[in-house]
Amino acid sequence: MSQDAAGKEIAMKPTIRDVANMAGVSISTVSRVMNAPQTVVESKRLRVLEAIEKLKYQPNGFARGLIYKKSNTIGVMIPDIESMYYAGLIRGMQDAAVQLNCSLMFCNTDRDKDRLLSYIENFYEKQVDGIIFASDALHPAYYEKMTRFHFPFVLASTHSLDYDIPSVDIDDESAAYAAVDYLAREGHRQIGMISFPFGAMISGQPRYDGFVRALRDHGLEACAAHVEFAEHRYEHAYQASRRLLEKAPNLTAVFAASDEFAMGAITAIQDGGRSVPDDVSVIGFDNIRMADMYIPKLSTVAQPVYEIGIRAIQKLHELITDGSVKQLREKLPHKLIIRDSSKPLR
Amino acid sequence: MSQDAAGKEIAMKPTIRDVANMAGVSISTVSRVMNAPQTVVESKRLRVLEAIEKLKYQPNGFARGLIYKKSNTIGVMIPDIESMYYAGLIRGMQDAAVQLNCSLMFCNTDRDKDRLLSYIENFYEKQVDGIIFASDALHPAYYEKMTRFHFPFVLASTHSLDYDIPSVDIDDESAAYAAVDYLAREGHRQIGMISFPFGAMISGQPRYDGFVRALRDHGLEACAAHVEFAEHRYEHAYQASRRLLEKAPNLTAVFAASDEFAMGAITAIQDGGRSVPDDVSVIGFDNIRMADMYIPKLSTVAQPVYEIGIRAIQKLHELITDGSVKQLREKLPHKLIIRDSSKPLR
DNA sequence: GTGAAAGCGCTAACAC
DNA sequence: GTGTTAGCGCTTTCAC
Repeated sequence: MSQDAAGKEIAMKPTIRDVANMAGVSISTVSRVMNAPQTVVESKRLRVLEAIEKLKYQPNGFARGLIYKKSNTIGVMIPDIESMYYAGLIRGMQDAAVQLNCSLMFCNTDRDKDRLLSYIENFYEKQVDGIIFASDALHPAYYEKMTRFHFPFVLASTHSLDYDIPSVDIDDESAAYAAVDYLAREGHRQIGMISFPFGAMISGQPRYDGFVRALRDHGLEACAAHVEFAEHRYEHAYQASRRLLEKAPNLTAVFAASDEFAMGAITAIQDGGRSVPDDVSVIGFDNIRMADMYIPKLSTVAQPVYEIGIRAIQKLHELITDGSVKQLREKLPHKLIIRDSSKPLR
Repeated sequence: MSQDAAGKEIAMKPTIRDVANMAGVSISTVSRVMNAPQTVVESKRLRVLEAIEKLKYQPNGFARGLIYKKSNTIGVMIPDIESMYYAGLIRGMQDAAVQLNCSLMFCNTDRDKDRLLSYIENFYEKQVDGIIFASDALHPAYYEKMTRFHFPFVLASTHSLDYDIPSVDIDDESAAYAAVDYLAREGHRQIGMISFPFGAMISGQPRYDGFVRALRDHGLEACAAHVEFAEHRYEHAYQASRRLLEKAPNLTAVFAASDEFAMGAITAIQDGGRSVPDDVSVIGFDNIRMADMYIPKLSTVAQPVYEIGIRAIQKLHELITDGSVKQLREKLPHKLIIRDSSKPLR
């Protein structure tokens, strides 16, 4: 332990030198017991270990980072931490990170472009080993900055067709198809959709496309016009649903691009004096934890968010260590889950 | 930019030396441009700035950290990232961190003691400047480890009576009192509660105490027995509510220790064939974002989570820079919000 | 006003 | 096997 002139212990972090002094060895020996224990004779090794224990010594990450040029830290960009969708994703990432012995640094971008850009710089200075970019569309400015800094990065729950960036998500088009196909098979002929705006989210267009394809397969092309767009949140979805209901009052089913949208739709439908699922069926998307707690329990297209989180971290790790990934665009399976917010049309 | 023997640019991060070379000055001058610009003559300063721009140079955080012994990073322990309660808290912390120009590193402890303890070591090695400890009870082992590492830390949305640790939260006892007092004033005479277990959450006991005090003030002592305990999640609250309803079938009101518990209670009540709020009123706690999206919209005791997040970070910053805080245990105001899950008893 | 040089805590040659 | 030493990239005296 460092001491001041009077010999009193002062509150300073012990360094490798303190350990070496206490154990009566050189600093390299201390370094060796930490990095290559078998090369040190047992007697000394034990003394060093004891000193480490007594001093509560932990190596300084800065010094190590300077040498290894690695921080064992991954930066994660989250568009909106208050969206329940990301909770599961984060949990998966964290568990994978623990496994790989690295830490995660999160940034809530609030979907703000400048904020995101400035976070990239921050990550750079902090020397993160790589970045996970969750869910939003990959803006060219982001891409440009990431590559300029030579950041390894992967997209989680989104992907890019413009650039060859490793990504992990699901097949949105066929997932949406599954939901709408189910509705049509169960007899619904008047189906509407609350969609993401196409530009902002990469999943906006494909989910709409899946909707339209299912419509077409069932001879329901006319319904393709029954679409309203909402930004990311419940409130927007609620308003969009009111517009949709006004535009197409005979709807018996609504496909929502997210569970939060489904909740907005359900509220709007009930506020309009009709009931879910008796009058109108609603199917959401994502299967957030809340889907099962809502009343009515949400029918939805489940995304394996936890697994997406896991795979995204593993993929980034692969990219960092190998310099490349085996599978560029990875698609995980979705699953249609029917609960209480939808039912067959008699 | 670093170059190899053949003179080709190689993908390596530029260092201060590269900038100095390009600008034709010494590295100290470059350093000065970044840390004390006014001490450098304009002509050189401009050249340096230009080189920095051209090289996309960013100082290495490791090297800086080694010198300043500061990472400008704060570690945050979150018990359960999937609990919606924390989303608002995190958002507040993040916004405050941006303001103070520091980064946040989150750890989802999953309420696992060993995991938390190991994260503390990880934070130590990463040289975080301080730690925010969110919401759980402060276990002696945590306290011991934190102080042993000389970590400045503050408690967010929890507090400790055993130790003098800076904290930011609300007055749970009087917040709970407010909810139950309201219920009693509105004519309810059979009131029950779904409570946290007392040990795990610091807010378990005081919320129950507030419940009992309100009961007493209205001559309803008998209701104090109408309590069931649930762990942290919806499912547990659902089961606890079923037990409660069985034990006290005449209840006309239930006070839940969290909004998620309130949802569990509402589902249980409806599954039992009664309606909320017509037969039974339910008041939750927290005012998570979902409270307003639920059907029925939740009456609840609102916590200023965002502000708690903000203040917690500011307080930790104060502790780090000043070595002490002005106000040890800070209580922010709560607010009773009546929506659609409760109504006066006719 | 500016450059040379020491040193932050650590690892990895390199001697012995 | 173990100690000595040269950096990693940066800031900061200290001369000039």
